[in-house]
Amino acid sequence: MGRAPCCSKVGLQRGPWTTREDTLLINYIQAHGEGHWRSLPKKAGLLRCGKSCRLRWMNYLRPDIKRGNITPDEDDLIIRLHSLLGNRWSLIAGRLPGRTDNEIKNYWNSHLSKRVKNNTAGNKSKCTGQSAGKRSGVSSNKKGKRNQRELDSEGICSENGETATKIKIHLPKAMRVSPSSVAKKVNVSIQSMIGSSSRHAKIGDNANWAISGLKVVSNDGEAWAFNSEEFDGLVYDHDSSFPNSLPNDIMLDDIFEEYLELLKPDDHGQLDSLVDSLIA
DNA sequence: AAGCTCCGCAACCGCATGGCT
DNA sequence: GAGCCATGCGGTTGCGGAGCT
Repeated sequence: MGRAPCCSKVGLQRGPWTTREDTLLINYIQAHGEGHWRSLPKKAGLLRCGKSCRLRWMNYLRPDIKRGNITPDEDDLIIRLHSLLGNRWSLIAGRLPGRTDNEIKNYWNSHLSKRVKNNTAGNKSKCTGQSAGKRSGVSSNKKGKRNQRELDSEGICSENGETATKIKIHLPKAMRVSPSSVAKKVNVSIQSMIGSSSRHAKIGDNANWAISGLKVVSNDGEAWAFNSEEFDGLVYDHDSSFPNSLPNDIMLDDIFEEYLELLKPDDHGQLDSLVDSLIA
């Protein structure tokens, strides 16, 4: 049943990585670069599956990873982006320089979800005049493991105490996008565009892409337009080397504003109908 | 001090997707 | 178009440490 494992488990090391394994992986990647994960362990002398190597590198060993506590600004941005994007950890991570999707996911599950939930409960009682009651506790199953699905159906309250329905974006699952695929397919979704902001997106080597409305523009001016007149005001610039190259003067608030821009109330109808038509 | 529970986080797993042949 | 491979994503697991009794 199910799919065969990505790699044979026979003779492979599992569990926590040792410093020796880390060193081998770092040295190999420094010498040969990322990629070819399947063959990498053998070449690097590691008894790990490629997937494990990739994960270790992406989530822990990459030099650009920012270690340490999540700052209040980051914290705030995560909450707000999550309210817009849901559990699209890679998208959220793509907007937090040096942070990984795994880290953000863990942080959300262990810290923010509780806070958001408590705020919701607190504000709800304020909004409706009812006691937070049963909602005040964070539900948790054995060993504190929470069912992810419990965490995703919250409303949020505005500061003035009104209950605001959480902005839901009904988009297809995140997908990788490349210039060629965008060019080839008119059936490109808004999510593809947003997805291209992810550090995981394959934009092409040394290319800077900008999305203006439904228009993809490369450095050299090459562009594909998709009904862009319907999306005036939706401007999204992307630097493929993001997040490393993210200028320091870009405030996290600006990042959030970018997303809000994508969700202007006036555009909702158009967005929804467009997305529906694209998915159909 | 010992045992227990809770929590955080690294790692694993299955599935989705794109690219190539 | 089908089949395979490589990679990416999100959900889940389980270890180890901290805190509590």
